[in-house]
Amino acid sequence: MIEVKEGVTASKATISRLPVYLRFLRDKLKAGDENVSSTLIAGQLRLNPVQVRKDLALVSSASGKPKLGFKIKELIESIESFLGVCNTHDAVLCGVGSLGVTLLKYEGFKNYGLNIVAAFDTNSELVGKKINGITVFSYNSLPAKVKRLNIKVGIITVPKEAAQSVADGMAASGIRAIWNFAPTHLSLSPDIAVKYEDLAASLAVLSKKLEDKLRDEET
Amino acid sequence: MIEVKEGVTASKATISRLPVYLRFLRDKLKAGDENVSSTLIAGQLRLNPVQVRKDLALVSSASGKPKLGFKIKELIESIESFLGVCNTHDAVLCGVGSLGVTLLKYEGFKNYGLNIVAAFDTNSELVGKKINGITVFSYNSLPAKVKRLNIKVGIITVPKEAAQSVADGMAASGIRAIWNFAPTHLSLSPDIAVKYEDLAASLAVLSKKLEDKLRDEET
DNA sequence: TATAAATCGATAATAAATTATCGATTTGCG
DNA sequence: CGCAAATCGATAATTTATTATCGATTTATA
Repeated sequence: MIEVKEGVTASKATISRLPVYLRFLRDKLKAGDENVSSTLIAGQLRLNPVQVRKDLALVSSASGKPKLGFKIKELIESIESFLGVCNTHDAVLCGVGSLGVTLLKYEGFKNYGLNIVAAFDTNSELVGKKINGITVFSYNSLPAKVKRLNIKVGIITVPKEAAQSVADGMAASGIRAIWNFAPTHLSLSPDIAVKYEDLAASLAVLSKKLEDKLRDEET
Repeated sequence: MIEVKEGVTASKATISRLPVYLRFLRDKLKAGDENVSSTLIAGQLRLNPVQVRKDLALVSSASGKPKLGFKIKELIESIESFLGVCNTHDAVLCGVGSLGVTLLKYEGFKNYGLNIVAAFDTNSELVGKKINGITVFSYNSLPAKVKRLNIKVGIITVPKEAAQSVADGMAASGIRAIWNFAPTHLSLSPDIAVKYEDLAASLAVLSKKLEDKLRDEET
């Protein structure tokens, strides 16, 4: 539950649907369309039209016209503004392994307001290298750098054994939001926002869905 | 909503918490503990104790003893059995780029019942290579291989432009569950289970949490 | 210009998920 | 041994999320 304005709140579920709408709308716009209806969005994205309208109404004052739908441009602007794509956050990444490199190379973050400005690793062989224009620094220099640049977002891609200590270090340096890709839980003060990126959990959901499909088939 | 047995269902939310419990319990067991209470789990994982008990009750017949809690071993066995860690699924991965390689190298899947048996790519320079023991085949050979091995799970790590066509190919070859890491939506028959791994959506949730923290601070 | 089809927005109904409450039970300790 | 503390399991209450309904509105078309 996240407060939008005076008592209005957006659920986590809504917020995670917004980037999906955004991507869809950008595609539609690129394809030359100008308008889009909630029915259409819902159909393509396998959602309920009412839900789509509710989500959109929450973040946008753009009103749809019957028979036509919404202006795509207006919706895009509203969602972007809501998601804060404009007010970008700088971030640091810690752990330049396979996954870390993948994230450093991923260009898509910029479209959603994240800008990775530095990477850190304990492996001295990596220090000084540049990946996709982002320099790898010694892990020791993390606190100083984070403080100096006043960075609020940290990405953890170290092995799980090291994750807690990295997280503590980040927190102590002033970081307020952590995106944790290490498969482990972190104990942190409630002041710190944490988002776990848990492949095992996703996989579990997919597996269960699959089991369902296969079971249904038998009957 | 996923059916467990005669009318009993486990929500998606519950299912995605199970791997988290599992990891936590394995850690506790390794640390030498024998029992654990719902209160303890909830405290560490920042959940509600009642919720923990409900989740556990759903997948386990192990009953907890007041003052002591549950036997860790029993819980682990129950969750593993529920998640089907035993009945492993074979899977193929398509798209041996940076992310694809990262996933191929990730050992953790085995702990959750996923076994990647082959990778595919259109880049002929990659074909024939082995990554973490998994051979990369030509994309053209995907249908034949999937059919022959009767594989039901596909992982998509190709660029978004190619994702739909890969998904169609997978579906046509008999794959029933797709784990999509490409940042795009897929149009597929409802027979196919799809799980989107959407970094933008995760990021959106984290960003919003952060905004909240920072805003609260000002007041 | 009248009419039909599509869609909106608002509200109501339903369904699902989370959290609170409470009596019963077990353990550990004085 | 008896009592206090902790925890369970079950049920109830609450909150949250999703879906259905319906009158009003707008556009396209005959």
